This record gives sequence, structure tokens and C-alpha cells, in this order.
Amino acid sequence: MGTVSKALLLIDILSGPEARLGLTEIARASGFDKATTRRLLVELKANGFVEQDETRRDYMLGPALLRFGRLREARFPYARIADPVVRALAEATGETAHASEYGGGVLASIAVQASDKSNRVIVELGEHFPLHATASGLAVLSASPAAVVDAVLAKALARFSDQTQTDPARIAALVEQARARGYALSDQLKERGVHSVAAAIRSPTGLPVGAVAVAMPSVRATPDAVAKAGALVRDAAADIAAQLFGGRKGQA
Amino acid sequence: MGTVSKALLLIDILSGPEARLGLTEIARASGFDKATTRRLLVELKANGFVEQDETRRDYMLGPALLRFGRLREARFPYARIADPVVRALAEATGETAHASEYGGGVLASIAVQASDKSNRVIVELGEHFPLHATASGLAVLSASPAAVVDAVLAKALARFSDQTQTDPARIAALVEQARARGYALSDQLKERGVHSVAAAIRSPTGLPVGAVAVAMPSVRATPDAVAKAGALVRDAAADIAAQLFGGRKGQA
DNA sequence: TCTCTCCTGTTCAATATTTGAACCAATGGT
DNA sequence: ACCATTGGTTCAAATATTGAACAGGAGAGA
Repeated sequence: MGTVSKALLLIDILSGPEARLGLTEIARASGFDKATTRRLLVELKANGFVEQDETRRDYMLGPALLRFGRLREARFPYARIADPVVRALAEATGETAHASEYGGGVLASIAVQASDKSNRVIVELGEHFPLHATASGLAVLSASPAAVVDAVLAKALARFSDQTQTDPARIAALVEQARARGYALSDQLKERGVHSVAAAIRSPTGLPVGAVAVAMPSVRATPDAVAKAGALVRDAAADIAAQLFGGRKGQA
Repeated sequence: MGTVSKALLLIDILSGPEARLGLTEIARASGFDKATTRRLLVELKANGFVEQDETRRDYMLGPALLRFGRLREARFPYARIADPVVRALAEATGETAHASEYGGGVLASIAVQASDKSNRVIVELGEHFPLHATASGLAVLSASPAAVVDAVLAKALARFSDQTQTDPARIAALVEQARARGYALSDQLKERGVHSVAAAIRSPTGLPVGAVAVAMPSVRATPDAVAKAGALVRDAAADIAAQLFGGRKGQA
């Protein structure tokens, strides 16, 4: 693992549920030595990627991330385009809808609109979606080259619920179904009681840049509701792709 | 210069005016060897901080930046708070207004509202403000400890216009005036014909987290207009600080 | 088609950086 | 007063980084 990846892992750790972490906590979470962790943090801090509280001495995400993030968004307006589509999707289905972006091997939510029902699925902004155990992940895999799918299924098959599939062949079958159907399903794969429907957002080259999904409590996941959501997420994905890549010069 | 800083410099380069750059261009811009540059890029790419076009082979800012930037913003909602204040400021003065964030030694714009006059000052989102030659920079220095001011004035004194001050003592005097006045002025320091007025946004510890500014063409920078803008930016800065740090547990 | 040029990407011995156990000082709880 | 835990520092040993030279491909021009 290169030094750069180590530093970026620290940023990842600071993106966890705890917004502010002390040196020792970060060292523990990363598995690096305290001295190493600190040197990395100091360097990240000097570049504005993390910020340190003057008095409490703990660390948090820095302002540079916002700056670069805004620039990225200005050049590739994923969130700006996905946001309204996600809101419309939540309104049309009455369920929680979200869009995620795929990059660097991770799929993470970038836009969320919660359902207004009292029994609803909660999705956090920035939350990671394991590729093998979420509808969004399966959708992304269904738009990825076979080599990538194989590589993913060869390793990361964490178990989240008693419904999580961990057999590569079974997951490959789910991916294949998703490809044929145009959208992916997750029937409580990651969490009991949650049923998700997702479609991949594809670049002009066909590769996935992310996914749009609707997540509903299993009790409301009737075949009809699922089919309706499936058609809607497929349209939403196509809509986002069209807006992202529509009138522009080629983007990957 | 540590490895991490080198990698982050590449991100900085990719934030330049050219959104997509090839390996050789990035190597040239950074001054690193081609092999080094590539290794860093590959590692950044594996973490989603840069993205590479599959066919053109050139590099651009990656999706992870947006993800972390949104998280940063969710935890420290600088842009969300600054945006409306900046818009109000632009409306009240009829001039271009902007807010910038300070971190990692750089001060960069994070919110901009252009004047609707035809003769107006243009400020780009993400644009850097040299600390010694802009009103925003002087405002930040005026809220910084003397040691920091000295360190800054000891090195970076680039010349931008024939009005740019490069004598540390002269700049220190401007900083002192800004401190006494509560806002800083830049009379064509960076660019001929541009007059700016800025106030620092201070955390509860007194340290600057950024600045708010109004930038007007010199022809409209009458003493009255400047004084009015000064009072407004001072209020705007206090407003933003109050909202940022108001009802919350201590933030740096 | 051949050649020339500029590009991305690779290799490996020389070199500079990173690493981590042991250390210090400070703080807070008992 | 003590112990446990924190942030931070040191320096020889271990490891990752460096960069000149190289390979292969794409495009331009003759």
C-alpha cells in the first residue's frame, strides 16, 4: 500500500460517523503507527485536506475537499443533475430515493431524498454501498465488464444479514438478471426489511458512473410496487445519463 | 516535500484552467518525473481522487472529491451559509461579492455572486487569492497571529500589477490598518482597475476561517462607496461567523 | 508505406523517505 | 499521588520512491 493511499485512507476514516477524531483513534482505525498517522495528518493538514482543532487537537475533514469537490461538480455536475431526479423519484414512488457515484472501487451515495412516510428507509449522504449486497451495487456490476465483475466477486463478500449472498455464482446470477431486466433488485441482501430497486447510470462508453435507486420497507415491496419502481429507476438513470452526457464533448 | 503533498499538488494542477490533462502535461506542470507523476496518479485514481478517460488516457478530478466535499459541507456548512449572505451583499452594493475559505495556506473563493452591472469584476469559483495582494487576503492576515503574518510576508510576495506591494513592511502596515478598521482594502493591488473591500470571518478562537468581500471597478470606488461596502462586509462576516459557530459545540 | 515525433506507460539500481518502538510531557480520572 | 491515556517526538532500520533509459503505439507528413 503506497503512502498516498495511506493518507487518503485517513480521509476516509474522517468521513466515518465520527466527524472529529483524535490522533490515537485515527491510528487505531487505520492500523498505522501513531507516528506514521501523525506525519500523514500533518501533511494533509498543510494542504487543507484535514483541519485540526487548535485547542481540542482533534482532526476533521478540511476545507480543500469542499473546494475541489465544487470544482469537480462544476466540471461534471453529477449532484446538480441527480438531485432533482432523485426528488422526483421519491415523490413518484413515495419511498426513499438516492443516487450514488462510482469511482475508485467504491460506490457511495451523493444525493438522497427520504420518503415522507413514517416507516421509511434511511440512507445517509456519503454512505457506501457494497457492490455485491445492494441493488445499486448489483446495477453497477451489471453495467461493468465481466473482468471487473469477476475481480469484485473474487474478494469482497462481506456478510451483512442472513439474506446476504456470499457465493460468487449466485451473485453473478443476480447481476445477469439485472442486466437482462435493466434494473437490479436487492431483497434484504444488506439489511432485513429493506427492499431496493436500482438502475445503473452509464457513460457513452457503456461503463457505469453510478446508480439511482429506490429503497422501500419490505412490507410495501409488492410485485407491483417493485415493477413500478423498476421502470421509474430505469427511466431516471437514462434521464441522468442523458443530461450528463447529452450536449457535451465525450466524457468517460 | 513529502509524497502525500506531491500527490495533492497533482490534484491542485488538475484544478487549473484545463480540466483534462495528459500525463506529460501534468509531469511538466508539477516538475516531477513522468514515472513519479504516473505512480501518484495511479494511486489517486485507485482512490477515486482523479479519474482517467478510458480512451483519451487523460486525467481529471475524480468523484471522491465531491463525496468528501459534500461531507465536509454537511459537517461545516460554509458554502450553504455564505451563499445567501454573498447574494444579499451583491444586491445591497450592486457589485460583485464573494466569500472565500482559508485552509492549508491557501485562500480560495467558495461562493460568488457577480454584479449585474455591465462593467463588473469577475471572480471565478475556486480562484485563489494571494494573501498579500488582495483585500480578502489582507483581511485574513489581519485576523492571524503575528507569527503567521511574518511567515507569509517572509516568502510569497509575487507581483501582479504595478500597484502590488512587495515590501513586507508596507504590507504589514496595510494589515495593521485593516485590523484597526475591521475590514481590509485593496486598491488595485492585484489587478489594475479593481478595488476590493473585505472582512475576515473568525472562529470563536479568533482565527480566520475565511473572508467576505466586495469587488468593484475603481471608477465606482468613491470614498463613500468604499465606506458603505466596508460596513456591509464587516456585518456580513459577523453574520456568517454567527451562523457557523452560533448554536454549536466548539468549532475551530 | 516509411519515418519522425510525441505520447503513455515500464523497468530497476541508486537513493531518499517512511517506519515504529521507545520516549517525553501533559491531562484527567480514581 | 497514582495510573491510564492522550498528543507529540526521535532516530536507526526498513522500505518505498526516484528517474534515466527503454518499449510500444498513435498521428503527421512525405
